[in-house]
Amino acid sequence: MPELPEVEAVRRYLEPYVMHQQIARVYLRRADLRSPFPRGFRRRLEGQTVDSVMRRAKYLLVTLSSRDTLLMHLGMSGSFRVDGPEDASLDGGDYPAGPGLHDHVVFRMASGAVVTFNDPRRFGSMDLLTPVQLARHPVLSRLGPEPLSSAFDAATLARACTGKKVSLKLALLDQRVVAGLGNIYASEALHVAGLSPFRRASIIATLSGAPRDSAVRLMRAIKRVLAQAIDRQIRDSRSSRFRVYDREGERCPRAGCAGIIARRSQAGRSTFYCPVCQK
DNA sequence: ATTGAGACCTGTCGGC
DNA sequence: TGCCGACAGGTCTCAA
Repeated sequence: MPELPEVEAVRRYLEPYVMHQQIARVYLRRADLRSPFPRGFRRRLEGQTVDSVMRRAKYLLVTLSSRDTLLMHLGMSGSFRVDGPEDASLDGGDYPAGPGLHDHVVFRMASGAVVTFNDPRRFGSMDLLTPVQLARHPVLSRLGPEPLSSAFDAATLARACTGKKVSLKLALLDQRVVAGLGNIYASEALHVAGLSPFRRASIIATLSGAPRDSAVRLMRAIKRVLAQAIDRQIRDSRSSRFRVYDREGERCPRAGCAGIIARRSQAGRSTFYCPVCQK
């Protein structure tokens, strides 16, 4: 489930359990996720205290007293759960009696809380970066603006789309354009903005330096869709339903629109949209 | 440089 | 019920 709102919800869930807490032990139940764990992963984590739990795009960043940063990505199917001290029967031995299927990494905090990373598809990743590695990270350093920050405005979005020949949908999936949207919220934002996913991204581009109406609408739609999704994640963790995503054949939710939600594939991924009100 | 296609891995769901 | 293929919310790499 992890696009920006879901990752943000995970961040807020984990924070109270790990912030200012010491990592007592780390259990690796395999040698890799999408890529191998870095050398000395466990040794460099055990004994450290967590200074902060941050999110950038779909990445979680846990900074440590050693100045290293634990960089984590949930991939498609990654999730965390925390079991309280009362559930933890980990004394001494290996983790634990009867770990769940796909429980790949377990952090036992000095408080007794047990933080477990589960990821059936193993598209997730964990890396441990020195400050220099963090500053020069090939992916992080190229990410576009955080969509909910003031740094993300219509002019920025328009500039990022200038000269782009890909469709709007694909542009929104490009993490260098804006960081944190995935397949669901790209469709959702385009519907709110009333823009067709198939138009060239360059229709958003600046017009003699000034952002166009469509850029303003899309920027606002992105912020609104993500903010509402985070809200929903926090309030009820029931998997939320969407305006267009996974609603092929249903009525368009826009007031006064009689369209039927359609689905088409773009770059091998499903796009959901209303052919009537998205121009 | 940009773009599209394929790969990574497992689980689930619909059709037969 | 059981098998089989298609598909799933994300990146990364490679070739055109």
